[in-house]
Amino acid sequence: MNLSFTRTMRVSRLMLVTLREVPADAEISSHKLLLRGGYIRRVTSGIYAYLPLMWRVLKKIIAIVQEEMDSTGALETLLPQLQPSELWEKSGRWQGYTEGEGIMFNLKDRQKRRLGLGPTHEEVITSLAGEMLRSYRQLPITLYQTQTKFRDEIRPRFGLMRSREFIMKDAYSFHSNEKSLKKTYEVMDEAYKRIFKRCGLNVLPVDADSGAIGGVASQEFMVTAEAGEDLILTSEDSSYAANQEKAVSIPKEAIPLVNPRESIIKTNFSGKIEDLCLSLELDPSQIIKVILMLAIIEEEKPQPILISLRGDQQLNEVKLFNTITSVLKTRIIEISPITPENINLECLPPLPFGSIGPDLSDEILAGAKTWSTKFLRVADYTATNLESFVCGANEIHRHKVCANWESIGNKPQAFDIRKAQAGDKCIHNKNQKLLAKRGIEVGHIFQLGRKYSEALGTNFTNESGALEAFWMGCYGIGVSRLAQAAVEQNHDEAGICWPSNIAPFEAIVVIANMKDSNQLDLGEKLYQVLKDNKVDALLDDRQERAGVKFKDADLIGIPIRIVVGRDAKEGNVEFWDRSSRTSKLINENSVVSEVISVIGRD
RNA sequence: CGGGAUGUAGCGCAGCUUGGUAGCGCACUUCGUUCGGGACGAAGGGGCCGCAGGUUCGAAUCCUGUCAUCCCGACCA
Repeated sequence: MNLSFTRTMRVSRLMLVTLREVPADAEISSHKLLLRGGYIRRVTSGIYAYLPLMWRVLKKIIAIVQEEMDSTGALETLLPQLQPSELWEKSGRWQGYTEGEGIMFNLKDRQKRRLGLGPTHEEVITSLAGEMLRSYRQLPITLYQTQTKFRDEIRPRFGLMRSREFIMKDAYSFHSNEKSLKKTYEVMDEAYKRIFKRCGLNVLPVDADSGAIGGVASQEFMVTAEAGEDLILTSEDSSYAANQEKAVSIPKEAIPLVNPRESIIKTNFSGKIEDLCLSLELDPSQIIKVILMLAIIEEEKPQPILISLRGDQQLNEVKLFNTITSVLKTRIIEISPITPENINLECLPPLPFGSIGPDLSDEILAGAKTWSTKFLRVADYTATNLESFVCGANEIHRHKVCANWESIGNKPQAFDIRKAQAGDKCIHNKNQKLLAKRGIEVGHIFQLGRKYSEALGTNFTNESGALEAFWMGCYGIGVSRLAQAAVEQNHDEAGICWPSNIAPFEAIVVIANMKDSNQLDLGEKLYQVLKDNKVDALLDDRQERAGVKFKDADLIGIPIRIVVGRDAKEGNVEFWDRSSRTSKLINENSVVSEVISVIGRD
């Protein structure tokens, strides 16, 4: 990748094609602006061409990332995009990544060998490290690359935000012990904060689930923006921040149930908790709701799961997935709701959906064709902590009032599988409440531990001469996503307002009237002076009316605009700051110093 | 994959209900006027109406199939 820059460019030669109208398939501001500004073009679903302006932005981001990675002592490499299935079979991820909702593009070569188009590089790097790194003396090592990644997203959208082909910086560290891993993790955390700061982004680090990658600790870096796909919960004092997938909180107190007698009552239940509450004058926290899910497990029968939740709580499917994985100690491909349709396909009797209780008998699974015939029963703590509750009676339109766990059989095993909600009290401080924000994930750092090194059988010789699996960390930054997130966070009605460190050009000289020789000469002169002073400058030398040039400059978001216009004769020009939309008249002699003082140099 | 929608010029859209030789705005080309916030006038160029079948004397329009794209959910840098 050639990271050298042409410092200057004439707009007449830039292939600048801006759109006045918004393409119909763009939804969020950043996507619209990148299309309108001539930064990107869609080639097919989730796949974009980075046009010259965009490529300059990406190269600037990549350069910042490289500088900061290099400063931590990480080594840059470039790994293959085509990867053999064997490596992924060894790590146990081939099936999960290619079948079901798997996201790895995969193909067969002419020898009928299976290959995958890399969505990530843990397998390749770990096996390489196993070959290269034989002794603890060589450790720790961090390797990184900036690469195009491929993920066959279930639903590509929002331009570069969720695309099927994207640029990512990924780094992997190898250690002889956990302490060294934790140290590098901290170093990366700091480097990431510097990277995002230099890119001019407001980024919030949050606790995260480590998801498909696996591992112990992980942290995501979120660009806060309304258009973000993730829900983030933070405490009011900002001392706690987590992705909702991971967030923990103190649930609201349940309202005790007063009716003393246990009985079964007839309910005309629509299936909604609110309706049940209305008709029985209950609070949702007095109800136990039951959700049936099915876990598809690698090389085993699908496992039905019966989940009990307090009526006012929501199931956190990520926590559920992790819980079920640890309970069953197997690899789960996916967990999805049990529906009347798949009950039917299993040749099972219809279930009383809406009136299912935690004590639904395993007998109903007896005739299952392919499923396991016993429920795995789990509950959230909020459910098992209830003394007395209302729940389904396992018969249509029948509910049990004032049931308790003893009367309906034993308590299921309890876990934290509920969603923390905005408004909940924080664990670290009961006086703090959780606030909800939306965020775009631009970076993610993980302490992987020994998951991949053990799976792939890669090890080194430790101080005592014994073989040991590496401790590993991995660290990603979505470079192309970051560029778009920067736009999402820095724009106005008129267009993009690039942070100057990642703007395609730092300044644009606009000649208001190309037919005025004073303006033309001064414009050319200032352009040359900026170039000589190592400013990335554009010269708008098009035979267009001034208004068109101003609109375009605002749209493409160049941080500083120098307008050479009617005051050119006197050697005065307009200095316009894009983000504040303010201008002042300055003399040609102070242009360079003004520009440099605004863009800064780091 | 489930639910909803749309495919007509580079972009944004109308036309389809009620079949009759394809239209508007922007963009593009030429000329003239204009010239500091997406100018005006005149003249042009550009389309197998997503694709394939069918109905019909005749299909952008009706029918069937198919492909693609977008929106809502699961996925993630």
